[in-house]
Amino acid sequence: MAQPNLPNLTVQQLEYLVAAAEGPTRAVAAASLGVTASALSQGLAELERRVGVRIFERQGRQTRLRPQANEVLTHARRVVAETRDLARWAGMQRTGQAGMVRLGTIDAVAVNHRAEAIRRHRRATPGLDLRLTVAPSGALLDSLLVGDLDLVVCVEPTGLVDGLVISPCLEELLYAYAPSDVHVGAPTEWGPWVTYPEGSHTRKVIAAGLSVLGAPFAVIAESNQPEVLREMVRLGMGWAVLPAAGAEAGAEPLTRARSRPVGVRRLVVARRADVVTDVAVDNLASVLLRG
Amino acid sequence: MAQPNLPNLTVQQLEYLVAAAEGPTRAVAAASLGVTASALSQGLAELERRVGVRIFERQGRQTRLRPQANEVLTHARRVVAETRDLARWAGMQRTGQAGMVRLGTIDAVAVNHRAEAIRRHRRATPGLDLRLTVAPSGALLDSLLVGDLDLVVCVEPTGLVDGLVISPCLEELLYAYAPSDVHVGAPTEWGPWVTYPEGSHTRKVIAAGLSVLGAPFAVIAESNQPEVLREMVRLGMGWAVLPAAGAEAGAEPLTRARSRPVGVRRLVVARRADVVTDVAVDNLASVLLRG
DNA sequence: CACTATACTTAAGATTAACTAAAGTATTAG
DNA sequence: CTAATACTTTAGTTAATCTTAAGTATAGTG
Repeated sequence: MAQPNLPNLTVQQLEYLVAAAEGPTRAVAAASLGVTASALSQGLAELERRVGVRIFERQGRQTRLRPQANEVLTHARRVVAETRDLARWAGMQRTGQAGMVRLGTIDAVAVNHRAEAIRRHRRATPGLDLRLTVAPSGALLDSLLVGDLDLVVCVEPTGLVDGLVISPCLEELLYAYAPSDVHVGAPTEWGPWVTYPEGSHTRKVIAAGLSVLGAPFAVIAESNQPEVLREMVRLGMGWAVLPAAGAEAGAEPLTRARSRPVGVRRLVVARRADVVTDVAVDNLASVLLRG
Repeated sequence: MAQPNLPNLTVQQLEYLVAAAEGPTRAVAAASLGVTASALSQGLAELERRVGVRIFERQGRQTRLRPQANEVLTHARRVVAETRDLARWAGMQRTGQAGMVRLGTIDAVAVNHRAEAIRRHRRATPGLDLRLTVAPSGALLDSLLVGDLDLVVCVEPTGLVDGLVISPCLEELLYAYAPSDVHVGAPTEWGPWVTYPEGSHTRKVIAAGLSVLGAPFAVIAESNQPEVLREMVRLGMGWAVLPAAGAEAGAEPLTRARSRPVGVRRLVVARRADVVTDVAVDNLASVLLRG
């Protein structure tokens, strides 16, 4: 489309021009750039040739800028400044202080286990655009695979997921909680249950744990939110198996029906395998793994 | 020396990046630049190396821009546009006064309001290479910002556009037109409508005007060309709100459904703010403002 | 009027960058 | 599976840029 061949000016040539305009003599300008006067002279001659307009003129034994040079000089200053900005941005990008990370976690991680770590990391890297999505584990892993998220903390998926790198992060003990007015008998008498919806990773862990204890698993209500499940137990709707952090927080914590846990929920940090290493993501991942 | 040596980017490398971002594939981009795909590939690899940030990634057999590339791409577009300005200035400097102006207008301006003014100006300055692009307002402003156009006459954008200088040019009254066989009742009975596509500046003006009148705005067909909309009304497909100049021209002019206008479309002359003053553009701009 | 320091420029040779053409590597489409 | 597509890599050539060293012109000094 637009074919009027542009002059192939280099940032270096523009730097030469800026330095030559600022220094009292070219020798000084050359020294401040760390090149020889000869290099500066040749570089400026080439710049003038490419722009195609006489920019310099001899006055005595000095070479001075002609009035026409002001347009070129303005252009040079602008491009040099813009390139400096770009270089600074690139430096921050390399060290992970800038950029964007789309983090997804289950609610227990964002609300309890890593809330403080995320807040600290956000304060420590103000240039970082950190976006947090809270959703169930399955949805998070789907988004990660599709590329809508960069980093996920969720319940360990059953079996290997192709294309993901998964690192163990922490383990949550799951306890059974009964409504306050109910007698806790043998596990065979437990229930009915309020729990996570069909398809939830945590529900699989709960079902397996209850099965080992010989407890029936009759589900009468479902929710993805542990706070909602906790309230259902408090209202006497049924029993629940929940991570202690969620069940025993707030003004009226639930009390465990049994001191030993029903199961263990293993939380992991996941990221795409094929993706180019991004320092910002690496940094956040290590913060989340450390706690 | 507080100088963290700047990357020696060349205008050519930045042009490569812009072309690569705009072309569907690198092969196409390379051809549009008149170089081989290999040259483009090597040039972009060198650019990436100098910036020091990964900006490309393979996706299937294509190489795509990573999100990080946007910063670099913005920089590239800006520097390329600035260099184009500089080159044009240099050309005028060399040739004395002749130059090139790339004018963009919406169709009503080129066809009706300023057709004669443009013809006169072309005759008056035979040395001027005046290029006219007719397109919708949004596309014109995009081209202007990118540097593909020097001067634009379009519908006034909503809100300030950064980097542009905008001067009011003229106002067009927009009237409602009904198919000839339709009874014109109260505005609440008007429609359905044929109008400009979603996103069009003019459409926003029309929608606001109809809303004030209490007329429903059910759209059954769209076109960017007022002639096409006029023909649709003539064929009885629906109602339209159009500038009088477009609707009431030709052999069979439409007649207004209501003598008072539905809205006002304000046309403006726009140009980039950062550009070096170009006498040729200045002259044309004042011709267009005067009429 | 030399004599010399200053301020650049030009020349020569080495290094580096950038191009084309051709071969290589995945990936997708039939 | 084969062919086509989309890039990248390699090899070899040409162009640009650097340094050192020599050249030119000017200004100040005795």
